[in-house]
Amino acid sequence: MRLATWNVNSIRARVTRTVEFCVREHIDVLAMQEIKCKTEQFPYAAFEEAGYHVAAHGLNQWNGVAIASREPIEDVEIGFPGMPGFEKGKEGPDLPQEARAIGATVGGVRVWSLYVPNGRGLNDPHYVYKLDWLEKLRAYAADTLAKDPDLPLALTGDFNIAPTDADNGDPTVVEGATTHVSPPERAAFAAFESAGLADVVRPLIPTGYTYWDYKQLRFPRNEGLRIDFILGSRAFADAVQGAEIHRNERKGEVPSDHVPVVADLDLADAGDDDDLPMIFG
DNA sequence: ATGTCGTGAAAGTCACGA
Repeated sequence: MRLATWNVNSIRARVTRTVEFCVREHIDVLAMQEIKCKTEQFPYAAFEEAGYHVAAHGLNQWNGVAIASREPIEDVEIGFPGMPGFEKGKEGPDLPQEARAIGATVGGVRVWSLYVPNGRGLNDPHYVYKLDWLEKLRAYAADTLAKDPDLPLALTGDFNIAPTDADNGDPTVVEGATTHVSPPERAAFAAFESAGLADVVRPLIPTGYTYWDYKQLRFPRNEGLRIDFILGSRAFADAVQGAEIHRNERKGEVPSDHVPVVADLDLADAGDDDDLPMIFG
């Protein structure tokens, strides 16, 4: 299975480019973020003509997530159990949820397409929301794996965190001043490892960014961030055979500001490869 | 110039989010 995650920054603006990528790269499963449309506005036909099923979730022009798959999509879940909501000026447990998470089972793998809240600023209510959202996601993943330790589970998407200093090449992103690099955000990201989920791409692609701001020549200057990830459970990570970050997708006509991140899996061969770095020691 | 995008609502430009 070839699994990819891509923040497409509007699927309607980039549907041709997105489908062409999937076909050219033989992608079996694509997790999309920021589709920026309602569920019913998703351009299903273009994916179906290329042989993909689609499960999408969008409430308005903001956020929105989807999963496209060559194999049938089963057990679609909108939002994860315990996912916090957000409403300006309000606090509490029952705020309306945003369209930031969709889960589905494809070929025996439980895949989540996740768009973690941006945070906006260190003193913004969205920052607290982001940290809470991440903690609830970690708790959900830990609970899921406690019940089913051998589940091939993948948390994929735009985490809006650059986990290490090497993942931050943007001079305007500064610890102590902006989101994405603060110690609490990095701790929230690291906590997924304790929950049994590892970044399956980094051992194979140790450096490189996945996002470059549209402004101020960030891409030509290569001043990007690595914020898009595929985190896998042990059963998932053991099946990983290769990984790619498709930097070239930031080039050309109307690119997204993010590029696809790909993991190649051999699920039949899980736990039987000696040639790759051990993700779980 | 916070210098670029995408969206919706109102409108032939603006507010918002990233």
